[in-house]
Amino acid sequence: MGRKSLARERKSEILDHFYQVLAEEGLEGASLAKIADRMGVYPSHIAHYFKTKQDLVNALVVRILTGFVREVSPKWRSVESPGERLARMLGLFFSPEEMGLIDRRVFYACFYLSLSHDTIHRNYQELYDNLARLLRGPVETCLAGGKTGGVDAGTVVDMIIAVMSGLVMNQQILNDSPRLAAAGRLAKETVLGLLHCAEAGSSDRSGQGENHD
Amino acid sequence: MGRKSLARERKSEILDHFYQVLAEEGLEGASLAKIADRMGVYPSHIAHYFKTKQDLVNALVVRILTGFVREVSPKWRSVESPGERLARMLGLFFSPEEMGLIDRRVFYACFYLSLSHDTIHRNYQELYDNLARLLRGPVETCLAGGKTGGVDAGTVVDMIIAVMSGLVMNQQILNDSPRLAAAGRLAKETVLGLLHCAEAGSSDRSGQGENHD
Amino acid sequence: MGRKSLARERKSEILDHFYQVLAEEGLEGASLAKIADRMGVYPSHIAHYFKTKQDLVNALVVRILTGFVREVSPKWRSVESPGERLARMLGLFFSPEEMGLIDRRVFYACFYLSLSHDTIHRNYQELYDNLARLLRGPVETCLAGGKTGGVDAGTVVDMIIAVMSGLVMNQQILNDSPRLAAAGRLAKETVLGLLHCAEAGSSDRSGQGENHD
Amino acid sequence: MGRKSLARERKSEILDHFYQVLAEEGLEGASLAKIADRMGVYPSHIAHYFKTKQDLVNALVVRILTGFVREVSPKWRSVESPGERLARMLGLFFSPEEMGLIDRRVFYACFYLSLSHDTIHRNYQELYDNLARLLRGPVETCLAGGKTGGVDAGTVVDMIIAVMSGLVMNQQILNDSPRLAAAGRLAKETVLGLLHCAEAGSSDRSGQGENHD
DNA sequence: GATGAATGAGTGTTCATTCAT
DNA sequence: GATGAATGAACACTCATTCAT
Repeated sequence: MGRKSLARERKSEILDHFYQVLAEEGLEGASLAKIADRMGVYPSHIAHYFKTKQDLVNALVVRILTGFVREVSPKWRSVESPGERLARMLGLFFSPEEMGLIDRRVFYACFYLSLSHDTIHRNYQELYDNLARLLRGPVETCLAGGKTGGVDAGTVVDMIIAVMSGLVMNQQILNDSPRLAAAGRLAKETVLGLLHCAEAGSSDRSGQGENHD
Repeated sequence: MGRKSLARERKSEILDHFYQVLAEEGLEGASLAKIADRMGVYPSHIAHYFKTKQDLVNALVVRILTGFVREVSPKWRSVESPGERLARMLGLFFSPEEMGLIDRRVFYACFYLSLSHDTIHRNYQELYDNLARLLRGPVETCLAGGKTGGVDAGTVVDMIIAVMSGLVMNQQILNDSPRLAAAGRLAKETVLGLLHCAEAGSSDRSGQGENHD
Repeated sequence: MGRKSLARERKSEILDHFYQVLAEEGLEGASLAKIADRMGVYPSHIAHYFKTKQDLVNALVVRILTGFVREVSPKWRSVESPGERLARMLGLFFSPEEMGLIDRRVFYACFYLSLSHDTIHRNYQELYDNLARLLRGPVETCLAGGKTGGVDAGTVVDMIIAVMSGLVMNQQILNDSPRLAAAGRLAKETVLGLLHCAEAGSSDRSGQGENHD
Repeated sequence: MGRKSLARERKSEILDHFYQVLAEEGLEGASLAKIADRMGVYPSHIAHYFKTKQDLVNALVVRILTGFVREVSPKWRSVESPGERLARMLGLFFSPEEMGLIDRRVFYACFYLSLSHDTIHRNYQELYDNLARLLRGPVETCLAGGKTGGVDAGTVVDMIIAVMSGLVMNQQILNDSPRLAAAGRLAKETVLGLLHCAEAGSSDRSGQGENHD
């Protein structure tokens, strides 16, 4: 009774190619025609699955942002201690290279589009919220255990995410990984120090070594 | 000089309108035709002064980035003490609202273009270098005066700029000024604390008040 | 018969929706996709019942034109006297509002298509012939009874249909029903007078009242 | 100072070709690409002179409708006597062949578009008003001279225009010129008779001859 | 019988640019 | 210096249709 629906697979294929074109040719070059060309189909094929280009873009944004969280989350799941877990998270978030899960062209293209398109904007807000949620637990635990007074966990989390965002962005500008990796490590130590976590409790705040015993 | 200044004026007019269109309609909408329309001239008028659209974009990038540094620099010139000066700078850099000198749409449009265009990329690198140069002096002085060991001034500067970039970017995502202002204040206190500067020397690191004592 | 009637029903449903789309969106908007959309089916569903779009259009033309004659015919069936019957017919035909049985957008869309498509053209010819046939009897009787010489019944009929067509068309242009209703009444009186029919035999040819004593 | 404006001529050329394509290929076939093709230019050439296709259509409607009045008006200018003038006008208006100044495909395409587009609709209203104005004078004079009572000049004019419109439309359907010419002549005699004009005062209302002495 | 994938041509429009005046 | 005509390609999108399931 009717033909089997290939929609899910076809949509995925299209998004794959869209991602690729966007990464290689940028926003201006990511036309439906180009995507179709790569796939060896007609533009109308894409229209069959995504009614408008905006739909296609929206779908891509959802895919990369949820994909990002999905891929990054399990990386510290094994760590039990909140302090160590936070250290692991910051080591990841503050390391621009490890943040390269999404192609920069694609990520910033979508981010740029979020300035104009509410739907996309909300996806970025969700990403932010998801990251904040991941961080909040460990941060709160650390704060509770320490003698620090008056520091709000949410504010710390916001600061952490700001550092993460900024490091990635500056990595694009500077294109100097070791230098930004150093800044990332310093930021990690500083934040952990602020929270008086065990790992950062060492009096020597060299900030230059990933594992400074 | 009559001739030359006329061309300069015309170019400036064109850039003004380009900025405006870019701010209002985004990258996709910022066509030569639209700019020309607003000016009440033909696209060829623009071509007369900027051979290609790329030239026009390059000129805009130069204008906004150098303009940014020019406008932001004098704001702490009156402050003599390095510690206070640094505090002033961070108060400014870490306050997303004060960073709104350039329209976000324009700034991120240009930033996005820097991913593909070397000339623009170099302009952003220069901006980075300029900001780093402004920060380096005070940071070095503070570090020298303090008992902190092993912290590299350049790394601190990179971290500061990362925080700044991230706060602005997240302000776009969150659209919650008080929240990010708090994160900015916390970041400022933390950085100053790291450098053992006078202002941040207070034992109470509340981080919630611009002037907390 | 189960099968057949099912196909007939489906065809009818499709034609219903086609009519509706044509009325609301005009010729340009009446695409198979739009019709299918409204029905909640795929365009291929329509193709299943009407091999080509032209077939669909042809079917619609047949439906509306035969439907028109079917609906309009019984309206004077009860009237016996040829003179009165003719008066009744003209009262109907020359009243643009009563002629609104077919949506104007649909009627003129089909009429326009008749300029290019022979099949449709023939349907309009048939409509014309049907109307002429309906009028011919009463007109001939009236002519025979009067003392008028040299007036051909067929020519009178053609003239009547011309007036009818023109009134409907001008109703679209003027959009002023009372005014055209007046013109219709005058035309009716004039035609009846020409034929020396009883009803119009009054010396006072005011032409302004439906029933002027 | 700048290039000479060829706008007027170019626009006219474009409209010429548009008219031609519309006449030959109908509404569906009258695409900008086809027009451009015939002219040996790019579609963008047309866009340079008519911002949208609607503009182009509007311009064509204005051109054909005003052109129609302009061409038809002088045909009775030499006739002084109101009765004869009216006779001449009706002889023209009620002769479908003489009304063929505008290609039927073009005329009815535009008429059809008037159902949806207000601007075009207004142009048809203007055409109607212009025709009504031309007829009103002679009709009023005839009415004043005759002993007819209670007939409104405006209503007569509306009726005349209805007959004219209907004859043209039916000519399209019947495609039988002599037959409709006869209906036209009968209508002419009838109308003139209604007005008790001199020419139609003859007792013999044969209605079959243009000049029945 | 009915669904849905896929085609291939076509739409109006906009683009950056070049050329002629 | 400035205007405006003209180019040629590209854009997102819609179309009627066919084919496979």
